[in-house]
Amino acid sequence: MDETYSISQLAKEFDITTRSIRHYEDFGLVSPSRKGKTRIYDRKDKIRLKLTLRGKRLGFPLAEIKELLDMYDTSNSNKNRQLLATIAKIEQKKSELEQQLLDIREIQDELDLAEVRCRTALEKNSRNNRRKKLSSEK
Amino acid sequence: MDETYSISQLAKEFDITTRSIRHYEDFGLVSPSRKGKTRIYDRKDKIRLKLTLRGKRLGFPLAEIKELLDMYDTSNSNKNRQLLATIAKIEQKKSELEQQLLDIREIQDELDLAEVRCRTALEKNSRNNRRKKLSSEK
DNA sequence: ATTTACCTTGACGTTCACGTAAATTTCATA
DNA sequence: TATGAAATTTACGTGAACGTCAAGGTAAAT
Repeated sequence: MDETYSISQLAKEFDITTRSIRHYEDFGLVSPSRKGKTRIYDRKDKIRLKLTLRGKRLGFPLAEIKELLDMYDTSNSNKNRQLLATIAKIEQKKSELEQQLLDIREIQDELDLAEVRCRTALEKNSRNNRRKKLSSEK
Repeated sequence: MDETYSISQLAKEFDITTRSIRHYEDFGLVSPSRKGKTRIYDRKDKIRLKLTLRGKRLGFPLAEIKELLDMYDTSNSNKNRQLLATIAKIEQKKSELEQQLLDIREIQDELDLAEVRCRTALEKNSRNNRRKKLSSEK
């Protein structure tokens, strides 16, 4: 009794719309089997959906996410030329991710600074307010 | 003689189009001064442009990038309620970035695995090829 | 048998982030 | 001052990623 899911179950679980899931199917990101016309998703589909959303959070277009999924897929029984091309793509993705890592670290640093500035301004304000309050309370 | 730049200089330097830069201006991401009708960009504009592109690489929409820029901006001389709201936003961004970091690490791991699988398949193929070649060379 | 709830396939609409073309205008320089 | 390169505004076009009807099919529950 292998785990299967309806489209709306997955939609709910991942907090996306069924429309999105069908859209991903148009791109070959998931390919559920059918019972009649109704889509039946299994564990593998669910994993691919999870990976799809992960790619999305990083701003990858769906077409690139498909490339990533295909790389990740063991069923990549292709010939040497294909394999070399695939490795090149993987290297490419990896360096893009490296860049994103750097970007994130720098933004984090800046946000940390921004937060400190905010908190400093807050404290200054509340000191001023205490002073004003005291002087008006005489 | 403070450094200034024309729109096309910046476009060339960051490898984007002038159209994009003007588009960013529509969103308040940069706000160059004018000499007549011609835009003049200074060091601050250049920094904001750089930060904009960094945000873009991470898939942030321009509207959110503006929020980030405003947070980063010292000129945020706002009152307590505003400051608290800003800090909340910063915390929000920071946790989004944390999530992105996790996503990136996981994708990197998977790409590493994918690459190993590819290289393994490659080696297997070339062993097969050597074998075939030998047997056909008799 | 009918309601209820979910599923299906079109197909047009929308937002975002620009592209692109057209028709000036501005500006350095010869 | 003329001229050619670069800048301007206006405005319509585009691809991606869905949203949003519309018009029904299917299946279990009442």
